Amino acid sequence: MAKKEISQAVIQRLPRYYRYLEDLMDQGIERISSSELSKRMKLTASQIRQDLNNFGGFGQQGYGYNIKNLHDEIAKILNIDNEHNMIIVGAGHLGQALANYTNFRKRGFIVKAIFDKDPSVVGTKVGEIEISPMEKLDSIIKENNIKMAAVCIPKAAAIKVVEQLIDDGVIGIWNFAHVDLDVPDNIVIENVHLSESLMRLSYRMGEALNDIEE
Amino acid sequence: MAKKEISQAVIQRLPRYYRYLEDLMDQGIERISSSELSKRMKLTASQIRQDLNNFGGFGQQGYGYNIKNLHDEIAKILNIDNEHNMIIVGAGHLGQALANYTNFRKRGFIVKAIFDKDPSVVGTKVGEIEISPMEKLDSIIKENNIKMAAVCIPKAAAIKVVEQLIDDGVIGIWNFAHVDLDVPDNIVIENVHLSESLMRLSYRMGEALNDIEE
DNA sequence: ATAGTTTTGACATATAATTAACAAGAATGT
DNA sequence: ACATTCTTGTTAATTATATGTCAAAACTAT
Repeated sequence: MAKKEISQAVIQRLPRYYRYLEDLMDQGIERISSSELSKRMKLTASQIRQDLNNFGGFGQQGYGYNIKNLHDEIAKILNIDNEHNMIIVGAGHLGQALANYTNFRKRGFIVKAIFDKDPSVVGTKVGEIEISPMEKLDSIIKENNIKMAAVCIPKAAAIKVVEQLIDDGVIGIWNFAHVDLDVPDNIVIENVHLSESLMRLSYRMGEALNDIEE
Repeated sequence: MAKKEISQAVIQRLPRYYRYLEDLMDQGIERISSSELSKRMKLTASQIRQDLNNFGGFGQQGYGYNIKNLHDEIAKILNIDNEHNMIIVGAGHLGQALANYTNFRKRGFIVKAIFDKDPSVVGTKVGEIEISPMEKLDSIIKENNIKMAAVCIPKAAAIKVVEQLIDDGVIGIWNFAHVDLDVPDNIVIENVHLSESLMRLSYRMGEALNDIEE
């Protein structure tokens, strides 16, 4: 079976569908049409139908989509229908923010360990998790079969640490360092470049102000 | 003069160009060709030239681009060639992480105040900044002519607070809450939906594993 | 000075993503 | 039971984005 290539644009939107479906479930709504969903999400109905049809025909003519069903299907597609152990490297404010993010646990992402190189914080606790020294990276990754790591350390350190993570068996990296990591093809990097996000905001604010002046 | 509409794809890439140019400057390199930059950034040279030409002809035939000059031009485009006062709403770990981010200050984003509704943290300090009570939002925004706010509070609270921010004169919102804010056309929202980013990582890790199995 | 090389900016082409259109299937109301 | 209304999944058309090409300009070496 030839697997159809899913476009980046679709992958980008998928988690947002999931979020909206979750909200609809919380509101106790059972079914929704692409047209109604399109109004809420500010997309076209056509785009929603086409996006979902990349993965299968989850809807029914004259009825729409069953919310619970579609929610579960998207969870499977996103690979969040089972639990993932993860680690966080860097126990600064950002690392701690991620560690305390209860929403992640709800989605099945379980933080097994947090690492920091600063001896003065090693041994202290973040929530229920004790901060481990960097020397234990290797053993903890292997013992817990960790495949995913959040990297919240400065860029120079990140480059080296990521090499080690990959050596130890990590295949997915959530990168908060301001650098584009160079990794083998089979390794997945998801970048969160906050300063780039802030610059985009700044750009668009400039545009908005120009529009008013003209 | 008819202003050319800049495509979203270009805006998305602009801060990344800026980051690479900054790195090149730090390395003491003076000039670069689109072809050389394309290798470093893993783009096509054609795309780089076309992107930059949206804003003007910054290069020179036979020479390439002057890094310092291009860096400064992009700073102007991104509206980061001057200082921006901003505030942070929510002094949880994420709010504190942003407040402590020295890189932001380097780019001209100056955190003037941090707000939290929890009376037990109001008055304590984050770095050099004292946490203010939510009641002071209005007065501090107006006194400091604040146009930009980072919102790091839960979604239910975020919806109401953002309304108030806009009333008080904020026009750009850096939104970390898991909700799509409904705002007037002249207000700019930049969303950072971390849990969606994590789900994309999860999806792509699933794909990567499938590829190996096949 | 001159010849050869480099490299841009513009334009033309190709690819990707979004929107529109509609036949066919399923629900609803009478 | 039947007609009407919805609403999907699919295909076609449109729009947006990315890539390829090349003449003209500027640099470099001699």
